[in-house]
Amino acid sequence: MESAETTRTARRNLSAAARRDLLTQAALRVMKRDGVPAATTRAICAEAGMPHGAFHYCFRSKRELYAALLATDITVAPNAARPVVDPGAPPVENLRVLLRAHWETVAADPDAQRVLTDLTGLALREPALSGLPAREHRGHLARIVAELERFAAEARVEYLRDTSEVAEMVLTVFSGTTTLWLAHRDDGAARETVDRFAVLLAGLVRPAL
Amino acid sequence: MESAETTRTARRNLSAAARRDLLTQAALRVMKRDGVPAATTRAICAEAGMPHGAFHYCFRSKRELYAALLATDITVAPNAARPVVDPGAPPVENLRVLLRAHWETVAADPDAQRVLTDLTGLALREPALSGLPAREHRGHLARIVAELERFAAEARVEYLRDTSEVAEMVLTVFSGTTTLWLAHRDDGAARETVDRFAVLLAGLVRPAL
DNA sequence: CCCAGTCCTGGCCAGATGGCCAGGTCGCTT
DNA sequence: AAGCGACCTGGCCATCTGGCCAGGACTGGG
Repeated sequence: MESAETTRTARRNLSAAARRDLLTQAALRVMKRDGVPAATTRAICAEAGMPHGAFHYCFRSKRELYAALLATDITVAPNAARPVVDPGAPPVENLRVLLRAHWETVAADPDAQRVLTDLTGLALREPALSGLPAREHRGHLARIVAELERFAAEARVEYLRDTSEVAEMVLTVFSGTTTLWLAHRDDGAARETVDRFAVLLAGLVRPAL
Repeated sequence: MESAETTRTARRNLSAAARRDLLTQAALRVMKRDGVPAATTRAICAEAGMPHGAFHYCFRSKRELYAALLATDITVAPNAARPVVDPGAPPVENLRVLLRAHWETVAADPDAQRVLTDLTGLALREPALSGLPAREHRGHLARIVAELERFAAEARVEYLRDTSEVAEMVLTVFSGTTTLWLAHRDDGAARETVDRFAVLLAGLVRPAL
């Protein structure tokens, strides 16, 4: 049991900040496993191996926990999965590989997507947190833009539209595919959809001069 | 006050089924206005102008209310907004008009989308309801397929791919756009995204022989 | 050794929630 | 009128929630 080990290791002599961190991570684990509504202060503390009292020693309120959670990147971005680009291959194929790779990292942790969605909805009702989802959105967009530009350089292509426009479209495709996937849970269909959009989006690419 | 009027009108002599219906509608109203978590049995009954006891007279449990809610179409489909198709105009433009019209009906009631999203997530955790989101998805798909076929006939075009494939892509675009819109709340950006995809999807269309 | 400051905890609280039920009311048949 | 079955209700309950706090435990500096 990792939690038990963690408990024993970190039981005492922890700074309040460190505990805050532990609790934040524990909250995310509970939310992924049992859903956002199940992440009560008690459940979170139990997951972190702390007594209930510890929660309000580290956080003024539960809202503060939500804020801390949305401030961290919930969706881990394993950029390690950099797809290999072959300048000789047609752009369509390269784009397909790129989108597929990105999709795999998204689909690898669908529960994180669910949590992010729920948390976003929750934050939108809380005036103090209502700005965070937009921030998260811009972050994703920036990451995709960077990836698209790297791709363009390596595959020796350029985009017919502004890169940010293409990125917005890519994000839209991923968001939509994720939503639908959560409903039907059909991995194959999701992959096919991504592939089809790759073909379509290839229309926005041409060999660099 | 409409609720008071409703109350007075429908106060007594109602069949259990009618009350079920009233409560279901009231629940949807509360969820749209205050969020799904705020839709407690008490809040729902208050919205419907009924005493709390009425709830468990009509529903065995709250889960049954969720089921009833997901069984009905949450997203009202005002098919009245049939866009005018001009066979003379280029398919791209016709497709753009079609998607825009559809998008407007979606974006007209964003709270319904939020509720649907949250409810879907909730249902996925409940084994008894886990099938409903997929059902909902198939329903949407079917509606889009029908619309696409009508469009093809009126605009005298045909699709290069299976209509269901095109529909899945359209649904993906709408889902994604909705999700992103919920985060950034930028009407213009959403519309532009839809327009851009219309151009892209026009690549899957050719004049009918 | 002591002391001050931080860390830490179990227990308590008020409020809300889903669910249940004894008993009242109403309209319809006989 | 009498009864009967469906309709309806207010109040009660166990449980759980976020939040609070008095006081114990530990550590490092003097």
